[in-house]
Amino acid sequence: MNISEDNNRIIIHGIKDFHPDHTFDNGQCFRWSKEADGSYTGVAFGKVVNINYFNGDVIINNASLKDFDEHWKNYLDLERDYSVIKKTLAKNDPQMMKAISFGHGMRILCQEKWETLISFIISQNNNIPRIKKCIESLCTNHGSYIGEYKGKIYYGFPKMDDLAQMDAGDLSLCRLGYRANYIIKAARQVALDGGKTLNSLDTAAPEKAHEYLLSLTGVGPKVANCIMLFSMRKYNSFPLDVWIKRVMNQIYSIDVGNVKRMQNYAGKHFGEYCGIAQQYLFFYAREISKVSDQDQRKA
DNA sequence: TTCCAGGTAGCCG
DNA sequence: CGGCTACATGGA
Repeated sequence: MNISEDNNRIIIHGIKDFHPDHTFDNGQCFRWSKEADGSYTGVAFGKVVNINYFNGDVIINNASLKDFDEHWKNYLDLERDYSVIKKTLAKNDPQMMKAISFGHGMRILCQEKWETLISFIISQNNNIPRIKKCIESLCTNHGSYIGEYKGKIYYGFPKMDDLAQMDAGDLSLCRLGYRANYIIKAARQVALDGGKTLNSLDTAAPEKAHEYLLSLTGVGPKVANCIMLFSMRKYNSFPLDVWIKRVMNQIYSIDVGNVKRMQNYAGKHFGEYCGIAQQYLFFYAREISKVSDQDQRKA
C-alpha cells in the first residue's frame, strides 16, 4: 500500500473501487456528513476525520499515519479487492450488474461494534434521516467532547457503562421513541461482562454471533445481520429490510412475505459475499426511488 | 388524516 | 414454532 503523510493528512495512492457517496451515504453508517467539496466528515474511535477521493487517491484529513494503521485502514476496508467480488456477483445477473455500476465505489465499513449495535436498534421501523438525527442527539447529549474541527464541535458515541446506568427518561431529549427502553436494556445486558462477549464476536462463528445478538433486547434477525455485516466482517449476513424485500420480490420474483426463501436464495445465488450484494442492491433501490420521487414532484 | 420508515417484543393459537 | 399487533416519532 502506497501511503504518504503530510500536515496531519494521509494519502493512500492507487485505490480503486472507492467513492465517498457510495460508502458513507448508503445506510450502513449514520455519523458521516457531506461537505460542499464532496468529502465526508465523521467520527469514529473518538476521532474526527474528513475523507475524500480524487484520481485514485483516498485522502484522510486530520489523521496521523498511526491512526491510519490502527483504525482507518481496517475501518474503510481498503485492503480488499472489490473488483473480484463485483465480477463474481454480477456474473449472470444483469440487475446486479446495474446495481454494482450504480454504487461501484462502495466499501463495507468495519465499524465499532457497540456503536453499530445501538445505532441499528434505533434504525428499526425508522427512516435514515431521522435515525441520523437520533444518533446525533444521543452523542451531543450523552457522548464525551472530542473537539472542534472546521468550526463544528464533535462528540463521541456514548459509552456502554454510561447508558447502562441510565433509564429511558434520561434519553428523552433524543426522541428515540419506544426504542429508548430497548437501548437501555441492551446496554445493561452487554455491560454485564464489560462488553467482552460483544467485542469477541468478530472471531466467533456467525451462528454464535447471531445467537448472542438475538439475545439482546431490541435486536431481531434483521438488526443482528446489520451488526454482523457492518462491524464484524461477516459478509455472508444478509439483512432483509423493507427495501431489500421489495427488491427480492421485483427482481427475483419471490413472494413478499417469504422471508425464509429470500434468505435461502441470497445464500445460494450470491454466495459468501451475499451481504455485500445486499448493500449494492440497497443503495441502488434507494437511489432509484429518489429519482422517481423527484419525477413525481415535477408531475 | 393516514401512511411510511434499514423491525421487534409480547402474546395467542 | 408461525402469525398478529402495538409501538414513538416526524416527514410527506
